[in-house]
Amino acid sequence: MDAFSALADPIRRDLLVRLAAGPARVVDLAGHHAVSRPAISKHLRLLTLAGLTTAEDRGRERHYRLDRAGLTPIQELLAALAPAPPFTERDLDGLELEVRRTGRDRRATEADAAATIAEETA
Amino acid sequence: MDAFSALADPIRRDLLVRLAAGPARVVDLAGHHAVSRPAISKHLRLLTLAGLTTAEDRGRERHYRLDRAGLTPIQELLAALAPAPPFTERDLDGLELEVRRTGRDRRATEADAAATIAEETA
DNA sequence: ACTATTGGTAACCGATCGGATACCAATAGT
DNA sequence: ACTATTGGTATCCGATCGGTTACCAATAGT
Repeated sequence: MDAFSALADPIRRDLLVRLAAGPARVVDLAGHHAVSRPAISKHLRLLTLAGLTTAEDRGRERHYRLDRAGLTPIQELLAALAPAPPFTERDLDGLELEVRRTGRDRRATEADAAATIAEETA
Repeated sequence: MDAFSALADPIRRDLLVRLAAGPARVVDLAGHHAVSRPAISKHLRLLTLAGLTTAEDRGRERHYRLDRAGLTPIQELLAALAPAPPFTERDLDGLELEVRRTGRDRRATEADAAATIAEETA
């Protein structure tokens, strides 16, 4: 089972979103869905085969964890289909935060775009 | 049919990648696959229902085109599962190109991360 | 020791999927 | 007008999918 087919089911997508908040046991995950526990078990096994989750046995419990590395095939397809612009507004916001964190006192001319981005508002 | 299920089939993914290079007719797309032409037709109809492609009739031909807007559900899921860092190396590369394009003569100290990024190598 | 909890597996079922073949409609070329 | 090209639709088929119930193994709690 590949990652794409794994994402095709809405229950499996929901499981992944829940696991994004942290590891969880099967019963906890099953509690949020109308389907039976074995059905959730099957979904989790499938997600693990797809490389999207990992499982760790802790006593009688099994803790499932999101494995973000399994998402790369999807990210690669999106990159092939939706070529990203040089940088986005999001990137600029992130950059500004980073500069605010690492920056020191410096001056910038308004003619310089990069300096304007980096300028501290304080 | 939702976008996730649409991406679950490798032939459909290949069709989308080919359409990313520009619109194409059914026969052209079918020529690259071992399956029959009606099978390709079905895939294309499904992709259109999923909002991933659009079709335009031109005489007896039908031109299919990639509709990138249909990718947003997938992008949103990825964003929910793989929270992006403040900025990535990719962003820095893009930023550097942009600064090289708009930047003027300016000096930068090596203690300033943003300035280092923006520094022109020339 | 007994019991409850956790969770995987097996067997089965109906629905859906992906494919083929056969057929038809419409446009283009001669 | 005839013919070729393009492409959708219909019908059927086997395989897979997602779900259930029933069952079993193992650990934890008393």
